[in-house]
Amino acid sequence: MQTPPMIGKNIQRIRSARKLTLNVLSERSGVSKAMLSQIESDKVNPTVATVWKIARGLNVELNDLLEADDEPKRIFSLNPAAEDETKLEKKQDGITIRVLSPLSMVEELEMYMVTFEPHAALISEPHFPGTQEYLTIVKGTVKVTVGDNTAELKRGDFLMYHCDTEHAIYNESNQPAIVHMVVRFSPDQR
Amino acid sequence: MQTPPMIGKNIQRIRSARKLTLNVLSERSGVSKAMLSQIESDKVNPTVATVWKIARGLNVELNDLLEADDEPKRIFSLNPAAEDETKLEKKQDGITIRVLSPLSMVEELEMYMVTFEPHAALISEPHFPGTQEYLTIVKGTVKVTVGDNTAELKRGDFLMYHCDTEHAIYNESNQPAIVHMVVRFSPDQR
DNA sequence: TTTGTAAGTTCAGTATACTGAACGTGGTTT
DNA sequence: AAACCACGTTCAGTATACTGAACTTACAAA
Repeated sequence: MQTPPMIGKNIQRIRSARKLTLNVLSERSGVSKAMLSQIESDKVNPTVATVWKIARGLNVELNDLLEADDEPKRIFSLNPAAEDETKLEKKQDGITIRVLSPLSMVEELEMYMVTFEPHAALISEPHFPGTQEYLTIVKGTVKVTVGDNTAELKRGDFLMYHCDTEHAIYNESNQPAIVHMVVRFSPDQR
Repeated sequence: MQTPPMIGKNIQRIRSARKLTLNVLSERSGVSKAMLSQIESDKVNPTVATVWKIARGLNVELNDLLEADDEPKRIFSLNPAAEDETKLEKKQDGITIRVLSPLSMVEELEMYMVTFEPHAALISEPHFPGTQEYLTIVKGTVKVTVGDNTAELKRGDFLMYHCDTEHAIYNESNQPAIVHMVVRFSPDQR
């Protein structure tokens, strides 16, 4: 980060998205209404402890208040342009799916970058037997259920599972989440 | 984060790893030596602006000072145990490679989680023609060179490239980096 | 030993983060 | 209209973050 963080704007953006008043946030966070008002309008340099209390009150990570408002994640290729320039993008119900894998490999392997808005979920029907999925959490936290099993994942975690039963990924938090996803089709089943 | 951050310990750890005195860090950051001393021994609640100046002086991200000392990234599997319990781990020259892919797929596809210590590099000879690599940056920043091309990547970025020429991944920063890496061998070449 | 230097700690003053209470401002009810 | 409420802003006091200077402590040179 090259410039000081815009804490005030971040707090105000999240607070108004939740439709919370200064009084309510003050009660939840233990920070006075007066201080919240001054922080939001950049009249003071709050202490880390104060910003941390506000983060707790808003139920977000401290980093979400300090980071610049989320730059979108970037997708690069050093391959010849024609080969994979066309990146599909599908968006619905708070889910954005960007197809990373070149079309040439579409039959054996697929790779996606999936963005989850707060409280969005991606629910999948069973695939062919032998199909596996590999998840890497790039941002935020998600809950994954595969049949009767459940895993809670946070940034940096990795999870693999067979997906021949119904499986789902939930973002139960109030902040966006990003998941890198590899789907491998079993060679002898396709 | 459920507990207030241990800023003092983080600063002292990084400062002593760099063998900087309080005087030097004070000059570089613009924060008084007295304040640095008190922050490191948790006698005060510093403002965000002060911690941000210190982060600049240490040449690290603000978040590196606020986060709890790095929890290792976790690798989960919801598969039957025997199938993929054995995770290889290779460590040398500041590089730790964890093999994610089950051994059953080792011939067509490999998946790794690679941790780079500060200033570590992973340099690879050319693979068979048609081989591709897919990187997702999980933590930190890295520089990737493939032949004459170069890309600067940060957390959340994705990069794909043919790796039939020499290619390398450098962590030029002072903080660790973690990269998720998929290597796909061209079916008609193996 | 004494002297010197380079490191971190403590001191005393000031700037300001933080608070509870008072104030303004717009919308609704009577 | 007046009275009320809900919301954000401003005020005045106090607690404390922050500073430069003084102080310690430890080790090296004489």
